Amino acid sequence: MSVRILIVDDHPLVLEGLKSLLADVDEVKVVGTATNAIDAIAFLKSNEVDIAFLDINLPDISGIDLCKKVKDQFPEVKTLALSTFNERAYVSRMIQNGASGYLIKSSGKEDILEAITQVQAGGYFMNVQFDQVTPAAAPKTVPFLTRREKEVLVLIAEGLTNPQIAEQLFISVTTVNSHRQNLLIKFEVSNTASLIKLAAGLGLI
Amino acid sequence: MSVRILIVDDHPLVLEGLKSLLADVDEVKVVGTATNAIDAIAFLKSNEVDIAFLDINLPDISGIDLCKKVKDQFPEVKTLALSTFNERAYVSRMIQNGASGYLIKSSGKEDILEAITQVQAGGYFMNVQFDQVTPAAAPKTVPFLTRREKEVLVLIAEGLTNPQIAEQLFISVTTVNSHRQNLLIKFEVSNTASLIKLAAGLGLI
DNA sequence: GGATCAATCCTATAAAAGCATGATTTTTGA
DNA sequence: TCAAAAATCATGCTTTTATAGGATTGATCC
Repeated sequence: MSVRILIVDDHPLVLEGLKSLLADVDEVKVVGTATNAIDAIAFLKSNEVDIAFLDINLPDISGIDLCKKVKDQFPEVKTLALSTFNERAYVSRMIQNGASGYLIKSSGKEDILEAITQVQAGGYFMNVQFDQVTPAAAPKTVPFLTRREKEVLVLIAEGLTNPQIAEQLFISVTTVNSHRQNLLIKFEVSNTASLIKLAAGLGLI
Repeated sequence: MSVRILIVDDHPLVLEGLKSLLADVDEVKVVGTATNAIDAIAFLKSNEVDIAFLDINLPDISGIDLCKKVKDQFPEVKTLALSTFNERAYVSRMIQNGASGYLIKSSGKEDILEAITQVQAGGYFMNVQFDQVTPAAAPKTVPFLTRREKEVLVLIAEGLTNPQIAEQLFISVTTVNSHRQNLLIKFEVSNTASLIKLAAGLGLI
């Protein structure tokens, strides 16, 4: 029996690319695709899937959160993270959330098949080389940010001041300030400059 | 006659995806693919191509530089930049280097065909929505910075305050502040957050 | 030698951000 | 359903930035 694959990625190119690459492989069958988390979950409810390829960046929720949801609701489904980047922080968070592996999108056909084989056999696969010389400044992991904190972070990066952010989000300035202080604490920095530099380096803004 | 396409991208998935998406379109023919700039140039030397899709991120040289080379050596070839991101800075640099358009990889089939049609007709295509509410920010090019301004910029990004920078550089706080204000003016921003975000985006820090 | 520009310094004010501390309500997950 | 976490708001104070308006010294380039 062939391995049943679900691909979740909002890039049509990637969907098509994977399908195309896997089309002529007998042992593998792409049984479904989804471009967002909602559709992915819905598909899993009514279909049997062995391995789900999850893009890290999805329109509704992050692949990291989706991974957690999938493992919670469908523990028998194995998950494989897909990303354009070599992001050490993402890798560890996906693994923490139960992923069986991590595949960068620049992987070749061999890598992809190898990953499927490994994961299907219950093992792990990871072809990430951490080539970028990660400077000492970067924290080990991306701090966990709440929804509101992410929103505030983005607005700070856009150059809005606390009063402007407060107006935008319909909350008080002191609340904005609270979120801001929490961001500083979570990133372990002491001012906006370092915060934005780190966040930018992690691709958060 | 169909439009002859060359795709240059180091992601096999994207190559396959584009080929697959364009396979059943009569007006378009993917005549070649390359995963690096050298191969791309070599291919152009011995083949006729109407439009070259260029990935922004290539292993050897950047798509931006490749775009320039292609336009220099093969002015009749139209180029279309491909990127995962909505990066305003990249867009303008590609256009400056002669690109006829810019396509984000999350584009659907319709967008891609529309781009090909537009570009082949001699027009421009750009499906980048600068969805982030980027107010007046983002200068077209990297502003010219003096030696001292660069030093100060780096120290700001490291999280030092004006007094700390002054101490580090053996100058007065007011001087540091002057440089800082000049940085804000040159980057056309109004606070540190935007400054660092832009500088990070341009690879300055 | 005059113009330009970088780099240096100054005063002064207003605005924003950082820091501490604490509290209430809502949401969420086990 | 109960506890934890998130989101909300507040007060008071200090430090840092932002803005405006200069001024002086060198170096560099025609």
